[in-house]
Amino acid sequence: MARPSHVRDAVREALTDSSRHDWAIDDVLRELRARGVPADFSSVFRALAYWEREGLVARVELGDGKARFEAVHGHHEHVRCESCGAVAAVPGCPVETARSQVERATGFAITGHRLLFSGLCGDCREAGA
Amino acid sequence: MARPSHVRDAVREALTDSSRHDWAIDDVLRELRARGVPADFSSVFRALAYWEREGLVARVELGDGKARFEAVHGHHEHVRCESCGAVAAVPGCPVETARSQVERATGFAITGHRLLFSGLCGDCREAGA
DNA sequence: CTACGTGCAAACTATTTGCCTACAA
DNA sequence: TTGTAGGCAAATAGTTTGCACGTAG
Repeated sequence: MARPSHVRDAVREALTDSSRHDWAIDDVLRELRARGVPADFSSVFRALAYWEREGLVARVELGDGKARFEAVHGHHEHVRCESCGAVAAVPGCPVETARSQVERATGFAITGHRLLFSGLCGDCREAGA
Repeated sequence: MARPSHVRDAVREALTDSSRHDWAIDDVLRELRARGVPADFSSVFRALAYWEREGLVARVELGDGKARFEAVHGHHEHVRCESCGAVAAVPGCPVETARSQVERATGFAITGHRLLFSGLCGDCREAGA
């Protein structure tokens, strides 16, 4: 059986308690420390890899060269603000319907996709960024 | 005026001559050498950055932690084979129509997107990969 | 003479791994 | 005692930058 694992547990809780979609490893580390759970970067890294394997955490590609994670909640895409970097979820999936068309056009058997919108969030638009 | 720049020129030609959508910096470097144009990694890096700025080369996000590039030809999405890594273009864009819906749902002003399909290419399916 | 392209090597950034210790089963 | 979590530090991987040199304009 698994032994008590405060780092793993705290990592999962941190991600699950929040609706953030762009947890970088550093962010998780800082959050743990804020919660009074001292941990090492590599332990957080391994915990995230662990939960990803377990299917409770998903890797999010933001194209900024950093590994980013979120708690798994169901399929959704992301929007990222070009100005402040805020990330939000896009409910539903505009791509599902395109699948068979893509398969016909390319000859690939499609098994998944990753879609990231970019734009300006409400705040940044008001700020005239 | 610009001075003769054999590296830049060769980089642009290499990308333009091919229909590859997943040129990593190393790949470009090897191609240049194969063409008898000796060059340094950093020069290729700078040449790619240059053409990206000029709008003739686009960065392609494959989520494999490497910077990848292609010649700009017009808007299209990509499919990547999970097995062999082959990358092909998906003509058209299944996402355009989703834009206003996403804006309504998130409050972001959408300015762009990045879509990557994954699946198995014809060859890998036959090979039973 | 001056600006720019290039090579070489070093600096960075972020991730990944090795090894050692401690503790729960 | 045995396996595993976790800390620490070193190794990787890939990109980016600093500097010096040569040459076209």
